Amino acid sequence: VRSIKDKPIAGILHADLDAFYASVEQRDNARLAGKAMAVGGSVILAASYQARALGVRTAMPLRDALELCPNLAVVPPRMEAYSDASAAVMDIFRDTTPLVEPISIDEAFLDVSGLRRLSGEPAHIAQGLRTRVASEVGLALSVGVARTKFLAKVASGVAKPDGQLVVEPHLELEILHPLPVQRLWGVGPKTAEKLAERGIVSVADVAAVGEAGLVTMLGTGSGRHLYRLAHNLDPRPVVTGRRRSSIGAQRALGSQQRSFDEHCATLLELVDRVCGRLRDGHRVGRTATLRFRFGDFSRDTRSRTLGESTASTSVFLSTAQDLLAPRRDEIRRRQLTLLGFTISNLSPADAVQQSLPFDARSSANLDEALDAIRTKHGSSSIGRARLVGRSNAVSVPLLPDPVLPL
DNA sequence: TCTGGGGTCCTAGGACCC
DNA sequence: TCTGGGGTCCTAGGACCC
Repeated sequence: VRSIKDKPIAGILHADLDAFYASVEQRDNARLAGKAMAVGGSVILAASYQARALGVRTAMPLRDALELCPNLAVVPPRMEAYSDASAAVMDIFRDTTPLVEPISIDEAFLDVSGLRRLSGEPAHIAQGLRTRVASEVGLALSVGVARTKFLAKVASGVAKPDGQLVVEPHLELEILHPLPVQRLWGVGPKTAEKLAERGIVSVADVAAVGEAGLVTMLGTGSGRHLYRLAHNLDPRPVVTGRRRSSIGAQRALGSQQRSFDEHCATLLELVDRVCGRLRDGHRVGRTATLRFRFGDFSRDTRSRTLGESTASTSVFLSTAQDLLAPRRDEIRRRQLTLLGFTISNLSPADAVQQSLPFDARSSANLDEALDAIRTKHGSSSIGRARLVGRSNAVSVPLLPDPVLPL
């Protein structure tokens, strides 16, 4: 970990696509361009700037949004179009510097502090990124530049829409301290409320409290974290090559009463979708988590860790069913309104060597033996199998799990 | 405000191991 | 007899982010 002292110059970029989902839709559909529009269903996922001007916000129920803006055009999400656009933008980032850390589908940190001789000042690089993203992908990008990740993110927020802002090192505290506490990473409604009870509403207020005081109020983890951010101590480097650590899917069920069998069918869909994504990414996982939300909006989770990693739909399905079954009565009583399934504890599929019980002596050759193994174990296997002969051994990939028939 | 669909990180207790 | 000190893993829950 490098300290801030080693980096006297603002060289971290936070690049953030503006109103991402909505902008992709406006780009692809001339009738939506320049209009108050949003992406979503019963809830707004993203709103164009024209809609935001009328008060439409992310996570707002559609009904409320239409009240504010009766002419609001609403289109359903097209996740694939967004991932494609995101990938194209991230490619432009990586073409600029190898030090790219994507943090969500529409945001990334870039470290360009070592590129001064090669590519010029960070502000110049930021301008170049914005021009390329506009011309090659057709989207508006805002960029913040600072010495630290946190300030770079604050700066990109201030620069929006379609702008850029460099935080010069001598102006850091001037920008930081007047901000409301909610702007600090990790401060949500609960923490903001706890702080407000003690009269702490701005970052300057937080900075005025000692570290010990913050730790007493919020616990060791968040207390220290907030203390550091408020004093502009954020030595986190830009990290490349991070991989997702969990993959999940969930389904809101509305207020309609459903049978247990219907819940089982939903669960199968979720498990199969998640396992399919796992296999597509050549990963395997070991921990299954079921997430419940009930009519009174309380939440609950149940998880189980398997003895070995897999991406098999059938293995995870039976695990998930084991977690669901004991709650059958409770689910009816408390009115299940959301069901989620997540796999964590992930590792690369190639790292898994399974030992499968099989006697290949009756097979004439390798292909035949493999076919037989896949027939016998294919529905629950991913990774590689190692076949040991008299004088040599081969390691072969196993087939991914087929989609289970309903 | 009656609420979508993806994620991350932290905490804390208990089981278990040496 | 009622008890050290260190560690890992698992489960459940909470808060937060986009």
